[in-house]
Amino acid sequence: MEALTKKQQAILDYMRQHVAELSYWPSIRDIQAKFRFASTNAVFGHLQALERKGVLQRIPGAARAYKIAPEVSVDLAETVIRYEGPSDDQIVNFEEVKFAGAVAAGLPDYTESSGVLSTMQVPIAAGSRRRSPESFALRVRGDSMIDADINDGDTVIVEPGQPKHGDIVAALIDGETTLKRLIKQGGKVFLKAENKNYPDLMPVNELVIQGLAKTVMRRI
Amino acid sequence: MEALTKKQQAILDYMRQHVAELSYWPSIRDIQAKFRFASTNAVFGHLQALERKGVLQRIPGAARAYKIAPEVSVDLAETVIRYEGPSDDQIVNFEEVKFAGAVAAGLPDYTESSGVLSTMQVPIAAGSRRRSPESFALRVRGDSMIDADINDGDTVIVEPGQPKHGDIVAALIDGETTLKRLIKQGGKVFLKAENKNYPDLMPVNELVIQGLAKTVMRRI
DNA sequence: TTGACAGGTGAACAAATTTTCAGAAACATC
DNA sequence: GATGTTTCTGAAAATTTGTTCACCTGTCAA
Repeated sequence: MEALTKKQQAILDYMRQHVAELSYWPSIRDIQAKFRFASTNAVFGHLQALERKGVLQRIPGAARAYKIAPEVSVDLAETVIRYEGPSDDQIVNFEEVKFAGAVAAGLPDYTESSGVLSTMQVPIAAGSRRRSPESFALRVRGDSMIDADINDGDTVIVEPGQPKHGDIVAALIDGETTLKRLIKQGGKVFLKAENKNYPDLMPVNELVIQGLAKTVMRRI
Repeated sequence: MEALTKKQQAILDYMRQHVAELSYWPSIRDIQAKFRFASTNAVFGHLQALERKGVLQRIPGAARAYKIAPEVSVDLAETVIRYEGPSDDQIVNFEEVKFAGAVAAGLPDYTESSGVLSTMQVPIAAGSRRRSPESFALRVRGDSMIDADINDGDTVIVEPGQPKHGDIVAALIDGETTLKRLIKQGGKVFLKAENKNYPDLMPVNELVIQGLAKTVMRRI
């Protein structure tokens, strides 16, 4: 997928935020006002670009009507990615967990428009040593992902899957499982901690991915 | 709250379905075509009625722009706390896991009561043990609990238990399951939405508690 | 230097959409 | 039967909104 420019990303973000907050899409003039453009055509061009790049779908002629296209997977060309499960002592026993499961929420167009509901595996250890060989849960230590709203003490459910740009992955670094966001930039792959106080990008050549963090659980 | 007529309910349902499927609101003309009205004014009247009854909010002049109206507060005198599970039609049963369609955290969502629930699939890992049948999961709608970091789209696990001051409870208000923080103050019981933009305290006379929100789950 | 391209201005146009006005039929309630 | 409410028709007005056209300004690579 072609990368978005800064402005395009900003506009996309604004649209997302608008629809999340107000429950309806902004008009072109709303966006124009927000970014202080002197012409609606500035917005129009950006929307066209966003559509051409496949992240947005406009409904021709209709006002305030958009869809967000399904995520496009990124090919991770240079980097070797290997799958490997976490060591046993890092796995949180699910025996006491009452329930784990959720659908992809938020904007309906991600999954529901295509009629495909996302499914997830819910591993429940049930006292025995038996657990799902694919999915597992990790208890989060530290604050390296606080900007992604994943905090110390939270539990993350990790599932197998093809890692895409922007995904939060459980990666094996120095023998330990850590959560990082996967960034693909110019054919290279980086890992990024979601905390301003941490070094931004971490280039990697060989990467052991244990899975994709798909669900965060928090005890109240 | 004034009751809706059949047609009004149907139109509301259609609008809800439309926005869930296409991710944007229908225009008046879309509704007109759907119900085969000969005039846009038929729809217009219904929308006005829906707004007057407080279940829908229109944005004057804006196309395809609606909101769900703010919640109606209850106002009574002596508080009785009763336990009661969610009504059966609110719950979708998946093997051992009950998943109720959604909680209206802030805004009453009529479609839940009409039984139109988006279904989800939660495959349970083999060998899982039977859980407490009183626990169930709810998907959160609305933003009335954002200050407690419970956001629209999150899933909340509700368990039975004795509600204490400060607990987040799933309470039945106007036939809808809603999330609120329980406040005991001077022998009185209040419900509080965790959002500065919402009215602070909501005195209740009779309170039906469905359980305590113990876990928040978020899909990434 | 040239050309392609992202980004922008300014004005105008056409379509989509809401809104208003003036009625009328159906239906329950008193 | 009178009355009021809900539901609807038909047309038109007003407004919002997407779209198009002509043209300008940088940047960057060939």
